[in-house]
Amino acid sequence: MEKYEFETLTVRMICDSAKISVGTFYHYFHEKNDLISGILGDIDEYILENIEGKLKSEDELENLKEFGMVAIKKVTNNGYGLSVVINSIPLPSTPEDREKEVERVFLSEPLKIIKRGQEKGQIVDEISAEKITEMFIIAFRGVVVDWARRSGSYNLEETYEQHIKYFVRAIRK
Amino acid sequence: MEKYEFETLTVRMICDSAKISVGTFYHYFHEKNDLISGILGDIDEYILENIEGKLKSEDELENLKEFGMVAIKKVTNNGYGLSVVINSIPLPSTPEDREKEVERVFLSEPLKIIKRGQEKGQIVDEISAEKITEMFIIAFRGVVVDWARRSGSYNLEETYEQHIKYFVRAIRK
Amino acid sequence: MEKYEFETLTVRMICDSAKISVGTFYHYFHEKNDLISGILGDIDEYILENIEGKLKSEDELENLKEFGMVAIKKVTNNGYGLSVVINSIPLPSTPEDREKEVERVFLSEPLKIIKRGQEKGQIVDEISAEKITEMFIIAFRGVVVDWARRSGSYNLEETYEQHIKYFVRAIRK
Amino acid sequence: MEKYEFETLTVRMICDSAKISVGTFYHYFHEKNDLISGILGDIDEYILENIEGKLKSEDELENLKEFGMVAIKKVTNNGYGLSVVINSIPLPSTPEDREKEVERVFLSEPLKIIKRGQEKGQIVDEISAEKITEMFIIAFRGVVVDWARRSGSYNLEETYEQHIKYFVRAIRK
DNA sequence: AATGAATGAGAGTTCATTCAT
DNA sequence: GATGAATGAACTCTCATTCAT
Repeated sequence: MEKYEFETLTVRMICDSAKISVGTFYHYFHEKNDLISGILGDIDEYILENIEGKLKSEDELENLKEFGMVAIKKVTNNGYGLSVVINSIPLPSTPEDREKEVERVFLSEPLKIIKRGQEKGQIVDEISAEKITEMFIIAFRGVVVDWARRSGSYNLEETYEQHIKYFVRAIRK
Repeated sequence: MEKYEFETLTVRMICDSAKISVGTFYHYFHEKNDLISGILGDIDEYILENIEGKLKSEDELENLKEFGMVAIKKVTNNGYGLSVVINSIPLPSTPEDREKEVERVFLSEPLKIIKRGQEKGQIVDEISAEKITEMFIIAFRGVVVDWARRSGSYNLEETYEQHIKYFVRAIRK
Repeated sequence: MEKYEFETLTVRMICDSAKISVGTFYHYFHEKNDLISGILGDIDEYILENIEGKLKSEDELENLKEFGMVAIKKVTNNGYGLSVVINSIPLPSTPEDREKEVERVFLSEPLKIIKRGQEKGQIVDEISAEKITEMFIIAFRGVVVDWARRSGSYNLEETYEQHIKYFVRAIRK
Repeated sequence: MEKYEFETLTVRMICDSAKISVGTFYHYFHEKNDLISGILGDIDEYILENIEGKLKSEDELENLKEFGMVAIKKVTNNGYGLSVVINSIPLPSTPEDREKEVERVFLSEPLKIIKRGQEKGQIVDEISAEKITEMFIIAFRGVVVDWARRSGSYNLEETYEQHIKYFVRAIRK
């Protein structure tokens, strides 16, 4: 899942790349979209495993930065094929669907960090922690999308590091 | 091109919506992707027309904000069908291709503003104006993509206003 | 649509046989099943055209026989490809769906004949005209299915003539 | 094999229902169609067991009716899954293949009854016993097919009883 | 003997594109 | 210039069949 152009990712491509047959794919995934939940789960798992014991700075903004870098590494490690998948996931547009989304580590974890940051007076609180989290996620995805659409032609980690640096600057109290 | 789901925008849909036949479409556009240059041109034209005489604040960051709001309005006015198209444009990944991209108003205009801002000492200069412009564009697109992927289920202008507000805060000297 | 084995009739087969492309098929039929209504319509039309002025015997059982022979001719003329289609039509199983089915010439016409036959005292009336019609149709289809499943290896008209002869004998008062 | 829709009966379905694995299925049956001979054998066995000592009416038409009812009961008992299988059996279309078919109890038994009926002068003899048997079988299958195609939505035994009643009336001398 | 993961041909369907009218 | 019927490659998904364990 590493070398595809930004465009429609087909089941056949996925299978060729993973060296399995179409039948096998459908043995494990009920339908193409099932890939997504598997991948989202992978990302969450990866994040959980890799932030364990890492986010212990007193400065919550440092922790947020750290969190972002861990997440971006998962994307980098898997080539931009992964980000194609991530970015083809239809996002929830109804309030109920959004509720479920929040359960994901990728969303709940930064929210926790930001809340703590507000409590400690490190992060602006004229705006809710939820809104800030949203902005954080959109910014994260914005960078990933750009990178994927440019066929992974630049260093994602470096670029994201710059973006997150200014993001943190924006919300520091 | 106004009310379609974020997903497949077919030539047939476009033609039906524009009340022309498929044949006519192909008489004017060599292929589907040709639509894009037309649309990009439209956006640039719209921006040029609408910022004329508007960006005269002494604070260049205000001008940048204004520029962003004008651009976002073009997207809003055209429904998310437009953003689908915008976001399906393959971005240049080679240096030469990037050169051409810069010529576009959508890129050259904010770059000018940011440069003036740096000259006036209003914007951070530890990082090049080009890099900041890049971040500005990625942030802009990030919001638009999110909005389109959620099928235009929230108010884009309001949301972008918030994002740009913090973006500006991030790069203010 | 003439030379296929009794087995699944594929869209591709239909198209090859009709010498049109798959795309063309889908230009005219929304989905594969749409073929069916077209074919049912054809049969009805054929029957209507061919019984006009023919069913004027005083003996309604003769008219019923005549009707059956006209219908079977439509099947014969089109080879057993047609009967494959006929027999792959899912039959209505709910009362409401059955209502609609009755509107078809293929069902309404024999019903009329049988009713007249009962009025004239030519046909048994210990059982409703509707039930008799049902038996008539099932018998008709039974013969066609058998013929199709034996790959059209015998003379359908002759065989049906025999069957209808005894059917008529069964319901004669 | 009891509760499936009229349409696709897959090997997987059969195996799940029989609580065996697909592998086991293919250990016993060379291919899916092999199921059929087993089932045909089952039907014959069932008929033989259930008509033993039953067909002793002096009126051979009564015996034919009885035979039909026994056979239809086998179908009813097994739900319409069975009839799907029955009706997907490719019928012999060459004379040699037909020879073999005749050996089956389902064919040979009614033939015997009808022959006796003709000898006793109870059944019409302007037409051969073989032809009458053929009509009997086609009529039997016709009802079963209709029932299966309507997803078993009515009482098969009752309906067949009516059909056989008139069939018998048709061939009575 | 028994399992079920793996296979891949082939099903229905979509859609960018062509071309005779 | 304008039309839309026609094309066919490519898509997602199904399922009879195989085979290592």
